[in-house]
Amino acid sequence: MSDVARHAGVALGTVSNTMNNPDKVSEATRRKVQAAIAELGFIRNDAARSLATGTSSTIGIVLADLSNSFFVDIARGADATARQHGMNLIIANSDVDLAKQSMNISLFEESRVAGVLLAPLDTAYVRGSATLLRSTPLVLVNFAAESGHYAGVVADEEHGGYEAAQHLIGLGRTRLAFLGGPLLLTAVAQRLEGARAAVAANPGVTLEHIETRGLNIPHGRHAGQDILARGAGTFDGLVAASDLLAVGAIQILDGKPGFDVPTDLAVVGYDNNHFASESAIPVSTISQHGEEMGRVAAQLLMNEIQGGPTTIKQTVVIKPDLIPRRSSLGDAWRRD
Amino acid sequence: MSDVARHAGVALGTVSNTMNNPDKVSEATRRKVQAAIAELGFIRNDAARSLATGTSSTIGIVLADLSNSFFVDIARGADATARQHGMNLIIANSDVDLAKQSMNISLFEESRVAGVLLAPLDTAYVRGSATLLRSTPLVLVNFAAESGHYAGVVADEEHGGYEAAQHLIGLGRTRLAFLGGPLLLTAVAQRLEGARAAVAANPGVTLEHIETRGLNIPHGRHAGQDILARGAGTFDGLVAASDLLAVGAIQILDGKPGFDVPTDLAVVGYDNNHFASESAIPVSTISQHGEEMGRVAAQLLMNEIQGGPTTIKQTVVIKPDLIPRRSSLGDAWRRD
DNA sequence: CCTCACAATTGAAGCGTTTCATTCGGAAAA
DNA sequence: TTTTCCGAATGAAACGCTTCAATTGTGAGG
Repeated sequence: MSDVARHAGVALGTVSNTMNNPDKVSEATRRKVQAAIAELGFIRNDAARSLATGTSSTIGIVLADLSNSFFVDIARGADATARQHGMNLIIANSDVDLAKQSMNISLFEESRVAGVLLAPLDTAYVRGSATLLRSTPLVLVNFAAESGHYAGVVADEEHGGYEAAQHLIGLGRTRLAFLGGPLLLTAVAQRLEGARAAVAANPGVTLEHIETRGLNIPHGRHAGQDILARGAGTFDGLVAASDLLAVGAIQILDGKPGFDVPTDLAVVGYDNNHFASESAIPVSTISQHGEEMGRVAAQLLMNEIQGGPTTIKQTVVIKPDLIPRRSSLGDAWRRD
Repeated sequence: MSDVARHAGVALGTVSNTMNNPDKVSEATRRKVQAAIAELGFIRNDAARSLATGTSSTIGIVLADLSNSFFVDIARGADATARQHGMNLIIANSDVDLAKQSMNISLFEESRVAGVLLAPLDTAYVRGSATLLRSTPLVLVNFAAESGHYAGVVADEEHGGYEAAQHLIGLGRTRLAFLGGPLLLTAVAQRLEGARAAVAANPGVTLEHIETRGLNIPHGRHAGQDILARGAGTFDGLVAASDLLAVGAIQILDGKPGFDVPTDLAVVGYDNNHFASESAIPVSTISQHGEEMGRVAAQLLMNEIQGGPTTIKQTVVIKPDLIPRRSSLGDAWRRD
């Protein structure tokens, strides 16, 4: 920077001012300095900058799993509001690995980002440690902190489960199955709870829980085999705890006599993963609005960055919505 | 850090040494210092650190489109080798926006990352500016630099197109269509070229190019309508320039009389996007090995970081592979 | 008992910014 | 002419670390 100063014939502080407080510098000087900057190809050293100011205009987001489009949506939303506030977002992927998650968090902490967004694994990590970060503001996404330690944004899983079941019931289905597990995943348990609530509110409708060992396609196929073995007509509606489960089950069941989707068996998934609308039978699903969750989370983080540690740590709950598609509506469904 | 030093009863430099050159510090002192660090919850300030050293142990990757799983794979691979070298990877998403891409690059440059990986948009950006970065090492992924300005990793698109067509020909298909466009996307043009080469090598096989205006599902559906209009039997094999195109076309065509996939029409996509194996008719595809490309790119970057600017700027070409699935093999295909 | 060599430790200089008390210079007021 | 004022420009101090020349302490060798 002193090169620039010399080249423009001004003092060090003046160069700094033309970059950070342009109104404190006269028109003529500003131009000289900018010319010098351009000519020398000067690039400000962010390390020195944030060392001097003690702040940073970068926020970091730690994502549990980049290959899940839900998390990508969150990152997108966060990126949008961060940019609106003149801040930049950098992403770190934990790849469903607790150790990597910790590393990523300390990495951000060491690099003194202005704040951290954390979309964690559904495990004991957050629960366990009351304080993750000493002084860097932290907002949780898709995971509620205990007792207001951190601000956060969560989806109303129970409402989502309710909506899914209610949708099928509204279509006249009465023999429902809920596909999902393991139940120690709180999200799955809550979705099941919601589905049960919907069934309880509608006499004559039954719900059976078919527990799976995970939420991926193979688990869905496995469950599909079970349902197949139970015989045609056992169920006429299927609430899956993830789109992957739904797709797996559909792959096994659809086409088998008595298991046409959706004529014999209407299916609703969960998550609105990108491929849910792209599969050959587009899957009805519950959308978690990842982008909005990201946006809100980033906004909460901004508040905390500007407001200091006294800011109240609120948890925003976002209601998911049903997106009906062919797997439940059949030919009545029209693509937008 | 001086707090730590005082607390441990040692000098500033000693604290620094126990963190960076533990072998220069006696066992006893090291333990004292580490105790102090733990007790005070000290976190080293990376800004000061990299200001003092002039280096950084972080590399950045700028991705054209996070919602494309190919780019996510690249990030994964890069992350893996970066970690092996004790460096950390942070991701920035350009979201198919040239302005954001430039911002992200300068952001990394200002923060003095050790190096940058760039998986750019297929546009004039890289072509246009001979020098993107003044002094930060830069390696391109999925895009070749002109005349050795930058090291890079690219996929052999032509080979991929060849393999796709050859696969169909090997299955006895003779009336092929190539779905894809616009042709100003160099990747699409090269894939078409490869497919043509395969056809040329097999007398009696024909190939028609059906140009699309993009590579997404709706474009695939649109093309599917065209093919439908051409009548059953016009084509018996379809090479799509992307999995999305393939899926879109399949959604329109499969089930229509004379258009059963793969009996009447065998389909091969391109990219091995995650959903390609997850759709109801798993799509045969050409895999670009994104993870490997990311790994190799990161390795090239490491070489350049350690070797200085004199390192030769090689471009590594990675051959894509065919992954046959049901959309071409039919019932002969067995899931792994 | 004195030297020497060597490992452990020290502390000041320096990295490239921002910040802020000071200084400068010229126009308006007296 | 002298004084006052005020925007513009200055430059030294500080940010928290690494580095390295210098210092201290210790045991071996003479």
